[in-house]
Amino acid sequence: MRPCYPRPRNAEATRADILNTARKRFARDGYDEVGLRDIAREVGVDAALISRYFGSKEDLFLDVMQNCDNGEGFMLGDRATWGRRIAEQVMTTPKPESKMDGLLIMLRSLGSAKAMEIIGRSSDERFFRPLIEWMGGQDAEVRARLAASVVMGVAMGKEITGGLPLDQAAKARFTSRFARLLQSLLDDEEC
Amino acid sequence: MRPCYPRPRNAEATRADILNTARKRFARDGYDEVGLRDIAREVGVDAALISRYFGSKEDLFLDVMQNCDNGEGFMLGDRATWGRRIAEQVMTTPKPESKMDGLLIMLRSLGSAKAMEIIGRSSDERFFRPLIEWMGGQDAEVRARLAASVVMGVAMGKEITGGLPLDQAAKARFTSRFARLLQSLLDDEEC
DNA sequence: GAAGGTTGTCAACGGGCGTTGACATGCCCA
DNA sequence: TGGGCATGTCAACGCCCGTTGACAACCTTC
Repeated sequence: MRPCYPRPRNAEATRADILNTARKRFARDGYDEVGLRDIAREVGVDAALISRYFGSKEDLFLDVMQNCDNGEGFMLGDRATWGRRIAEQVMTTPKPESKMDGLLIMLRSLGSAKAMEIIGRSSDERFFRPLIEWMGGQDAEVRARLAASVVMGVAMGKEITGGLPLDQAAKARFTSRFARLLQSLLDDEEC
Repeated sequence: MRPCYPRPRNAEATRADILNTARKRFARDGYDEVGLRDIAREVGVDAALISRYFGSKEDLFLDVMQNCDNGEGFMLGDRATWGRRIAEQVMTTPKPESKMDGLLIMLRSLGSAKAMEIIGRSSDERFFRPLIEWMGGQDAEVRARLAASVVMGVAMGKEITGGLPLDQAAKARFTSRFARLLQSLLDDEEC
């Protein structure tokens, strides 16, 4: 995992390495379950360096949250196929380097009070508000928050059951219905 | 909080006290963030006693999960108003002694690998399977899992944003649409 | 009223955590 | 070539955790 001895002396690159690794680990294991020593080992660096570069673990987490994809990709492409695109993305999310890190980190850090405080702040401005604006129409806020809830819920369900215990065909039907549900939240503005 | 000195010597009652307090704390703070000493202090007992009564923290957690409401209440009452009932219950969930502890514990323990392993096991048999059976009809499993996802998602959304930043009226519309969505998953069996 | 099991407390353990200050090492510039 | 800053390591600190074994207090039973 660490082929290069000694580590090249390049503060900027090292900082970036730490940030990327931290993002990956927070997405995989959640705030509480990842230690600075874990991240440091994976980067190939001493844990003390992280504290020095980022101040504290909380500051590192904040930095990660601000530099990761918070779902901006949700707001690209054809509106007519939006539901299906999102549904498929959520259902397939392979490993935590896809464009869903923000969602995964939230999911797995729900238990940590300190992490939640940070998440609550950054998710609103960087995820909810843009989504609301993008959806538009009547009651955009209600529809957007409900859509976001549905997405998070499905992701969480996968989490809990270990990837949804459904056979191939059922999973396809699940995805379809999931997609239909999202699309109706985008299109159907009434009530 | 602990008015009675010394604690009455009653193993059964003490055990029950520990179990109840643990349930409450796990629901409020999640597996990782609650220490045995926290629970013990609240019960008015020494932490060592918990280890002796339940073996380990994991065993205690398992015991809690098996003795708490995992959403059985979801499957009572008139099917025609099911969506609204659930939606309102989720939206109002006041404090963690309501009948939603199972859900709250799941939510807040998502970050802990050890807790998740236990949750995954017990939630399937005690929540998903009964719900699937109760919903019935075509593709019951797909619809049930999607409904459960939606419920969890909304609960999680409340969690993240600190209780949904919507005004009274918007919250009512959110609840309505949420209810409608659930009801359609119960009634509309196609696809 | 003493014996013995039950119930609970206490102190300590080993280990992991985030963080800190002192120290080593490489690099650049005068 | 040598001083000084940038980069990274190391050892240690204090804290909290779950868990353990020895001990104290109480209750029951003979």
